[in-house]
Amino acid sequence: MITVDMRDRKPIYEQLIENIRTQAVQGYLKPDEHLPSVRQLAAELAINPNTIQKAYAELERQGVIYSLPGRGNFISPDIGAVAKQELERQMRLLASQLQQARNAGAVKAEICALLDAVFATTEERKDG
Amino acid sequence: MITVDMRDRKPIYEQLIENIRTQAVQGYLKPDEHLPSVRQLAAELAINPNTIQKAYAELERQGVIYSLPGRGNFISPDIGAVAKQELERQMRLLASQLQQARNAGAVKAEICALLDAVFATTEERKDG
DNA sequence: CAACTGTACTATCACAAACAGTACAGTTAG
DNA sequence: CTAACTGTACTGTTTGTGATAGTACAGTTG
Repeated sequence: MITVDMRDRKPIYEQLIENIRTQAVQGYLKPDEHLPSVRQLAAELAINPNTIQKAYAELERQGVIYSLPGRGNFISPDIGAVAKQELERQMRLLASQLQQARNAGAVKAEICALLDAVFATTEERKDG
Repeated sequence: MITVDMRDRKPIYEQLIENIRTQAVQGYLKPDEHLPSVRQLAAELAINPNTIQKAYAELERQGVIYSLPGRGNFISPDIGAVAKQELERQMRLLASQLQQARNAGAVKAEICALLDAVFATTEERKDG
């Protein structure tokens, strides 16, 4: 399910990009799966078609999806490269956040406990 | 040293808030230390005094600094509460980032290695 | 042919960040 | 006291970006 949060400070088109890329990388959206059309998704989410188009264009540039003019947008059949790149990006963000936490006075033991807790969870996709 | 990065997407006044709060919490800025005046810091950073004022006002609201009209702005003598709050905030951000990394396919072992690396470093304040 | 699709425009609106300028009261060194 | 600082509070204006609105055109499909 593709969703957006209007209360979020992050721009809608960026939310869409991250949302769809994440679902594609994790396999929730299958290769060659047909995405909602620009106009249809705009209607569902009650936002402007131009905003959807902007997100789709960027996703195509990133190799997450491909478009067939007149037919629609589809999940890229080989998102392996995207997945690898996304993992590297997340690890860089994590390294930065670990440093920030340490600077704020976090101790290694507490972080280890947090790490265990996160990886003990069966459920996934719990942002916050 | 108080700095801002004009290329950063984050607003200048938010950069100032985080920069000064971090330095205060970590002790780089001592309690009751005299901060640069609104006009002086604006001149040094080549930005508008109103932007400095906005950051100082928010820092006072957060309890990081206090102001004496006609005298200047000073680091709060008791930033313990601020430090505690900041640590909790960083741990929440870290939890979120750990979940994101896991969702992207990160494995526990790699994160442990990263954690060791960060806490093995003697140097601090390496954002990025 | 009709109803879809992606794509490409232009124009406008809304909002926040930042800038510009002015004003006034408190503080301090001379 | 005066001059030069200080914080603080305004009122505007500018600027950039996100989002909207509307139109247009070519390709696809039933």
